[in-house]
Amino acid sequence: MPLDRVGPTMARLKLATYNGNGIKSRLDKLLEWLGRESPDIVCLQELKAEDTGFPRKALRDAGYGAVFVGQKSWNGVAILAKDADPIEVRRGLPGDDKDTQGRYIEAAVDGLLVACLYLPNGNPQPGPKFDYKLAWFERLIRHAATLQKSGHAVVLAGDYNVIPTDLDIYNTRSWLKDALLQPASRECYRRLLAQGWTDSIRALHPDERIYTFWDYFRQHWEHNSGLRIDHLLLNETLAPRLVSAGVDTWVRGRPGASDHAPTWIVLDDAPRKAVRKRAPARKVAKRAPARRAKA
DNA sequence: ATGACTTACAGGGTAAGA
Repeated sequence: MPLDRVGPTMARLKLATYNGNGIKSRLDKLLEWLGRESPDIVCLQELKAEDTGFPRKALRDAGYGAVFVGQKSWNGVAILAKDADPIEVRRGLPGDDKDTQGRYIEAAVDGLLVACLYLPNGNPQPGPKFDYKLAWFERLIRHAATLQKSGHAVVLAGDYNVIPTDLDIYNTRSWLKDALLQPASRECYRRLLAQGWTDSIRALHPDERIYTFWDYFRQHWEHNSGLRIDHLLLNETLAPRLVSAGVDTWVRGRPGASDHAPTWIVLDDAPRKAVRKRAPARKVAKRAPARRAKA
């Protein structure tokens, strides 16, 4: 029985973030992953497609509703929901009206507030791209503070382009000048967490080397020389529901795969530790019962 | 080591990624 479908009284959600590196050119791999892993909610980054090029119908045929921010050639983010239509509540990060890059979208799905983000890479540094990264990060920190306090169950999921600590990289030697592990980048991430966000993977696997990205160079995938840069952050309302977290590394091993792998969490329907009355039954009209065969 | 790989856009070679 699938982990995320253990019965009506223990309904669970699997939520994933995946930088697919081009949704048009790798649609077959996205659909294969959706079919095999059946995530309930998916945050996608680097669509590299305009709105008109977004494969809405193919995803619909696979059972997923979607909201997205397209952009020609680069960036682009989307939120998918199985057997449901995400309700978009925000597109674009507040704080700079002149920023037109497609890097942020927010939607309500399954009782969660889901923020999907694609933080700027920032290379080369120093330089204007790194300045943009840090400025974007500051806007995220400001906005995240309001989300943290909102009382909603919130997840901030996406490609953060930050290696939080040296445990999150195979070896720092050839990355010391890279924007992904600059002290300024890491300090922003630390300040974000300090608002009370839980880094899901690290909370459940405090000492393990877990990677979500392996670059195309020098056989880094073959040698498992990876980075952990895709993160799922839970606010204090949602964190008690965290059950498990991991990375679907098999996707990275596919021929022609994205350089990232889908990174996921499973959330319980009700808080695991908190002593409180059961939440009222969820409205599950559109949610089909377990129906897939294990791939 | 302005590197290596890979994509989008275009229809060659540049920009961008991380």
